[in-house]
Amino acid sequence: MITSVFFDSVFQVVKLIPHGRVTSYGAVASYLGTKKSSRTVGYAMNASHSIPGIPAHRVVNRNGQLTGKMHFANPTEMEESLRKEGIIVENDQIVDFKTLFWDPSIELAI
DNA sequence: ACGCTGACGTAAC
DNA sequence: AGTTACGCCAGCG
Repeated sequence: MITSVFFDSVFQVVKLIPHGRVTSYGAVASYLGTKKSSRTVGYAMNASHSIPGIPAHRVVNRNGQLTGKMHFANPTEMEESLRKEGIIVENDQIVDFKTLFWDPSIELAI
């Protein structure tokens, strides 16, 4: 149930994240034009539980830390999903995060 | 109805 | 250079 365009926009971008890539809340927020609302982006992910097809595990904070893994059904699910896509996660942190980082404002470049 | 909190990030001190 | 405070939007107490 989408109640606001902001949430919808976030979901749209997250769904566009390529397989084996990750992005950050701030990147999505910046792409939407409101970089200060990065917090709300994370909150939108919380609402993504109701919407299938939202790879919330591919969205981490700007440090590449899996800060939101505890919000999944199982805390290990996020890490497992990332590893299955070829992303190495160590100590709740993505290895080579800057290399795997997928910036919508650059990749989509619109 | 009012206020606090929360998967973050940036600015200011 | 490290720490503290604030902004953002929506959900919940």
